[in-house]
Amino acid sequence: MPDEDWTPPPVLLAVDLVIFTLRESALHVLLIERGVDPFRGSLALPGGFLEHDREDVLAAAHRELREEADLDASRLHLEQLGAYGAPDRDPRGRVVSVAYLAIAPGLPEPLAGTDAARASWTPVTEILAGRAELAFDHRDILDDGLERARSKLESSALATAFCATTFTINELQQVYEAVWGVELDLRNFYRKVQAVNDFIVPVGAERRVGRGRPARLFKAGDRTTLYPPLVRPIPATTTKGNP
Amino acid sequence: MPDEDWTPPPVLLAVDLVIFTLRESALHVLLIERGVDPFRGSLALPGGFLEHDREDVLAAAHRELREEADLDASRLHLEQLGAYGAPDRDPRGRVVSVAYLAIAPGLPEPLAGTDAARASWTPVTEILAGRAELAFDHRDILDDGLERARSKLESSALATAFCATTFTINELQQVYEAVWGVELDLRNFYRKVQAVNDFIVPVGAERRVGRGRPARLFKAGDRTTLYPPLVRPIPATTTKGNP
DNA sequence: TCAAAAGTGTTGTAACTACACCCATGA
DNA sequence: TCATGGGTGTAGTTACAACACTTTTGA
Repeated sequence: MPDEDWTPPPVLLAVDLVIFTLRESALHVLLIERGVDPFRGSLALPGGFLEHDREDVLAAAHRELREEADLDASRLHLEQLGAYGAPDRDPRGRVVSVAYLAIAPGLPEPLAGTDAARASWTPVTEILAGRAELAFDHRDILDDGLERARSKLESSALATAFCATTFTINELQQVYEAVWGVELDLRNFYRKVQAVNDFIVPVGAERRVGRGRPARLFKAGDRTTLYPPLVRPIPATTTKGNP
Repeated sequence: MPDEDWTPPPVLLAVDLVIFTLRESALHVLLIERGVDPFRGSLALPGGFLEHDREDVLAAAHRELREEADLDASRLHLEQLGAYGAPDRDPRGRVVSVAYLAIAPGLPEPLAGTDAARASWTPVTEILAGRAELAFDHRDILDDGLERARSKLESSALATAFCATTFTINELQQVYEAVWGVELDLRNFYRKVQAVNDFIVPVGAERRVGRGRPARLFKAGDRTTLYPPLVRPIPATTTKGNP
């Protein structure tokens, strides 16, 4: 045990962001190409160090979100994933990172001309398939973020954070299918989401795209927790109680 | 944005532990009485600073578990809750804490004579009722730990971590009742837990206590995730979809 | 032989899966 | 008028809450 006038060793604190969005019905994560060592040229999650001694960690996440992704706090979900503190995770020295999960509605363009033009949306399947290597322990952080998103779709209204202010039920279903990586029966999905009071509320208008019957538009309701939950079929890491 | 030769501000990193156990069918948390300022004399979660520059954060949690609670890593559940990084959470300066949730089987005695004799098991209901104040933001951390434990009982085999190597179904039920703060129908509980393959496996022996039919003894099985989950009745923060 | 604790059976219901079917629109 | 996407109806099944009932023990 440390003695009386011992002082604890300081560490550097970073914030990393797993920012998910839906583009062309597929789950994408925002990655940057690193311009400096270590891992220069590699892909990494956006993030950075705490800026000054009194900066709140959550505030730092919001700041990075603005600087690196040009994303505003409004209409955006942000929650902490956890701290990553292995001693050798950063070759520059002792850096502990607090990771955040952010969910954004599909943006019109991949943010050119901003401070962070080197950022780009990457399909998550690319990384899962091992076709892209990530710097540091960012692959672990991404995996944790994906699992968190998957599990929160079951029991919370998180899915609406992927959508614009108004959306169709089909668009909402595409969120579930992209994040869970499964196909859902659209007819059962329609009733299930509408059966949960205040999950989505009809906005009165309709949207017509090409042929086919126009779809009703909805907006997110007040409900944040879904009960009963929408359980994903055949969860990846679990099997049925009695096989 | 910081310029080229700017260096990030260092912070002090602490580890705090929410250690739950069951004593006399009630959920208890390990608290210490602080011997030094700030908050001298107040109750606080056990924890401490990172000991040296290269210490792994998880390893620090294990070390504190040993030093402050005399608990070994074997037969003990330990998982990270998250980082707590508000700038004013510690009056001594910038301290970011990584909190861990630990679950221990009921210990014989509250650990006298050890390095951490000032530690004592406190009923969680005492703190929830506001009859005990906690130092720093430890009340928030405790709340988060309790919610995590509650939710993990639903979908994982965490409950067995509260029990000794062998246990009766009734003892397991008491875990659920104490953590969730509800009463369960023992007859339905019996079948539900036994229906999940490899959640608990019979060990052959029985236990007899006073009068009444002896109970079969079980041990924890290999299964870690429960599917379908054991959902808690009337979750505190949620209501039914259609009221 | 009775109280107490352990454990089983049964019934009604909620919520789901699977799939047949109907509706509204543009080409 | 037909292909296309939006939406409803219904039957069989699973999981579960509620509660009556049987079993095994100590006093």
